[in-house]
Amino acid sequence: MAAYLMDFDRCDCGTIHENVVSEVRNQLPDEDTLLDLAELFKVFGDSTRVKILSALLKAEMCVCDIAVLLGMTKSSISHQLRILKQSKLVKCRRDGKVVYYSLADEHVGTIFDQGLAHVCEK
Amino acid sequence: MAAYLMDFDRCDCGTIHENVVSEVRNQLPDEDTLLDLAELFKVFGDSTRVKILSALLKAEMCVCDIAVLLGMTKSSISHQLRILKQSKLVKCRRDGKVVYYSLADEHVGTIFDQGLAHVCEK
DNA sequence: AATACAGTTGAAGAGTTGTTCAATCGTTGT
DNA sequence: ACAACGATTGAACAACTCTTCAACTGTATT
Repeated sequence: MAAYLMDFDRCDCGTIHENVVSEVRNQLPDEDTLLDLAELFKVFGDSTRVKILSALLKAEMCVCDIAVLLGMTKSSISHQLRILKQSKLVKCRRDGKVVYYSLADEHVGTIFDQGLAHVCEK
Repeated sequence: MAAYLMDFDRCDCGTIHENVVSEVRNQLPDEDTLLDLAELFKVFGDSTRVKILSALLKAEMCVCDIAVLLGMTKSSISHQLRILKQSKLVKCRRDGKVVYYSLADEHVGTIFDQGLAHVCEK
């Protein structure tokens, strides 16, 4: 049983619906998976990175192109690209002095579409 | 044209691939949409909120139940539920002293599934 | 070898965020 | 009216994050 499922120490109340809690407890993904999931969404949860991913959804681009497109410095773009790369959301290839970035995951489009569906409705 | 598309002030380089940049610029969603999208993913980008949403994906629950399930205080859960409610991801109903929370959006499941697909592969 | 340029990196500072704590609200039961 | 309890709220603090700045790497050109 995952650690957080036994951690009642910080809880300041008793269970009202025992059956519901134990039922949900059995169905939940393990904590590591949920932590990874939160980490992934945290990467999506920054406007600069969202813009970068939106751009790469359309075309492969180099750091300078992205910087011009978003009106930001190469440095800040590069920092964000590193984070996106660590999350395996983008990949890069070097051609001479220029480093081209592109999407590394086919799920990005789907996740964005679902997010947009939520944002745009009502 | 959106403001960020004209904001070259902070950019410290010239465009290398003008055609790519202008093409992508035309295809990008407007900035407000992308900001909303980032805000939405920011809500998903916290482990406590991910756990709460995962739980509510399985069953309607009250604040105490969630607090017991996650081993956290009612206060912290309540704070996070407020954020989830502001984002229209959860809704609540009061029955006497107890407030029951449930998912307000059918997209949550899809977004989670896609996120899990990314996290779990490789 | 020297310069130029695309890109990366680390440190620093301002801003943001999540939990804790204490006080309070709202409803129920006595 | 009062106590009990589930839930909410605001302030405060520690932890984290993003951009900036300066220095640096790697590649190509002269």
